[in-house]
Order: sequence, then structure tokens, then C-alpha cells
Amino acid sequence: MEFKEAKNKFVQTWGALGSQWGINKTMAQIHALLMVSNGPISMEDIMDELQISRGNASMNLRALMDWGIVYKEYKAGERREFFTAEKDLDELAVKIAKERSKREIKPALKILKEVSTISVGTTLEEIQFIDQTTKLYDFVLKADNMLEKATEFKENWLGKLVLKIMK
Amino acid sequence: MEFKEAKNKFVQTWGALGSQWGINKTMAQIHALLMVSNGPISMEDIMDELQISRGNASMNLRALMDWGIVYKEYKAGERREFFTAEKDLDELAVKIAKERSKREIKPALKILKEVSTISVGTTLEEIQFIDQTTKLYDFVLKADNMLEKATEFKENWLGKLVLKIMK
DNA sequence: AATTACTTTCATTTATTTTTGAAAGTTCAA
DNA sequence: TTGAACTTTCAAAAATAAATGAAAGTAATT
Repeated sequence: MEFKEAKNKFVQTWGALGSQWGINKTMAQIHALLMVSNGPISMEDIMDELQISRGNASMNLRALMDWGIVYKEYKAGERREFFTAEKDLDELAVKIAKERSKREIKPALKILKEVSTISVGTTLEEIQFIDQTTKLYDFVLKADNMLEKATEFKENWLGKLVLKIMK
Repeated sequence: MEFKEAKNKFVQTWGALGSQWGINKTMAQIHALLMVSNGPISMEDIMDELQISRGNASMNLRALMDWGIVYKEYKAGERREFFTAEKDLDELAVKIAKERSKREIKPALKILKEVSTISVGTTLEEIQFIDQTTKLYDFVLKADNMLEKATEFKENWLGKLVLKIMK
């Protein structure tokens, strides 16, 4: 397998994987492309390499920047904007974890809190409901706290975590 | 908020959350419904409660069973099939983690291994590509191992993990 | 072996998500 | 202040994913 082929395979796979994770294909592909490129890349080049429209490129780059995992860069004497990805994998994981926590876990916790604190019921069905949603709330809260704590290590948190867990 | 309303809110929210995670809405809703119900439920009841077609119910129940987080049950003297969810949250998390690892992480690792082992290039671009994909491979492998180790604790693994991490 | 009570399958329809591309917006330079 | 070089927006189109429902399948009962 030669370079071009490998690069393409990586970008395509990352895109397919993204969709399974609720991230759109193009967004994942742009990210993949920036991850394995060595310098900043212009929008034109991204459009070209991935065969996508200007609008699509623009919107997904914006989304990646909102996640804080892609940065805009300016080159002296160039009017065009260039883009680079966060390449430090620990940093990348931390940012993704934080963003998902904010966007998904926190709202879920809010709802779980609400539904688990309805005035105590009397039927078996109601008791079971309150019990199960309360457990779910506690579990999700614990998981979220763990994630937060883990990523607070900042430097090489995954490595440290592995050590701890392995005893 | 009364019971019916709370239950509905929970089911709807879980469904919406599911889509964000690449799980289809109905599948997440059925799971939510079974999670907070106290006995086994028939397909008819699920169709009724969620206002979905027989085909939809059948296919998504099947998918949930493939994930190993919903079980079929038979009641004596009843021809119909009933369904229950895995309600132990530690067990649920372990199963989801294992399944996602198998379906998504393992294939990703395979590709990363492939693309990171192309014969060493000479251009800066090629060197950077090999370097970055190798790092990615190592990172994902480490994360996958951690997940595996963590879930091997089996009983109350999340709780134990939290303790460890908090020091 | 025919009927009944259910479940599964899958071609078609429907809903949702993503992409396009042209117009509007921005910014810099002359 | 005009125009060139570039980016963003968003309504419409295209692509994709999910849901329907009727027909086919299965298995217990008579």
C-alpha cells in the first residue's frame, strides 16, 4: 500500500466511523485529513481532496472549531484562511469528552433528576419507575464525574489511568 | 409532574439522546420503556405505548437482543413473547462497552495498523502521516485495553474506578 | 392438515439528515 | 468607495436512514 492509498483509506474509514458515533461523515473526514496533514490546509484544498462543496466545507469546519479541535490560522501575506487540527491526542480526547459531557450528559442528568423526583407513587409501577430512574441518575452522575476527574490529570491522563487500573 | 408524564418524558428524552449517539430513536425508546417497566412487556404493548408499527418493533427488539441488553421471556400458558431489559446498570454498561469495542474500535484498530505500517516514506508528508497514525493506533489501543480492564472488575466497576481515580 | 396466534421480513413510503451552490456577507487593498 | 478575494448562509435538492404494513414464516392447538 502506498501513501496516497493509505491516506485515502484512513480518511474514508474515519468518516464511516464518525457516522456510527453520531458525527457526520464530512466532519469526520475533514478532521481525519487535518490530523494526518503536516501543515495548515486551505479550504480550497479540503474541498478538492474530499470532493465536497464550498458550503459543506465551511459549515463543517465551523462545527469542528466549535468543538475546539480544529483551529484557524493565518499565513503572513495570504488572505486565505488555513486550518489545522489539534494533534495532541490527550488534548483531543479531553476536548471531546468535555464537549460531549456538556452537550449530552448534562441535559440527560437534568431530565433524570426531574423524572426521578415526582411525588412518591403508590403503585408497584410507580415505585419501580422512581427506583430505576434514581439509580440511573446516580450512575450517570458518577460516570460524568469520573470522566471529569480523569481528564483533569491533563497530561497523559489516559496513560496514568491505565497504570492505576492495572494496579 | 405525574407518573404518566414523567415516564413519557423519560422515554422521549432517551430516544432523542440515542440519535445523538448513533442509535436509532425507536431502539432507544423501546429500551427506555423496558428499563422503567417492572415486568416483562409484550410486543403489542410496546407498539401501543410508542405508537409504532409491528415491523419496527420487531426489528428494533431484535437489535436490542443482539446487543445483549434486552431478553425474550416466555410466560406459562401464553403463546406471546415478552421482553425485559437488563436493568443492572453495571452490567448494561459493560455490555454496551464490549459491543462497541467489538463493532467499532476493533475495526478501527485494524485499519490504523494497516495504514500506519506502509513502507517508510521519505517526504515530510509521509513521515508525518506514519507518525500520526502510529500515535493514533497506540492511543486507541490503550483506550480499548483500559475499557476492557475496567469492565473486568465486573461488580460495581464504575464505583471502584471512581474511588481509584479520586485517589 | 387446517386453523389460530403470533413473529419476521422486506419492498415501498416517509422522515431526517446532509450537501449543494448561488447569493449575501466580509475584509482588505488600491 | 470600489472591486477583488475570499467566507458564510440558507433554501432547495439529494442522499441516507428509519418506519410502515402486508405477505410470508413459524409453531402450537384442534
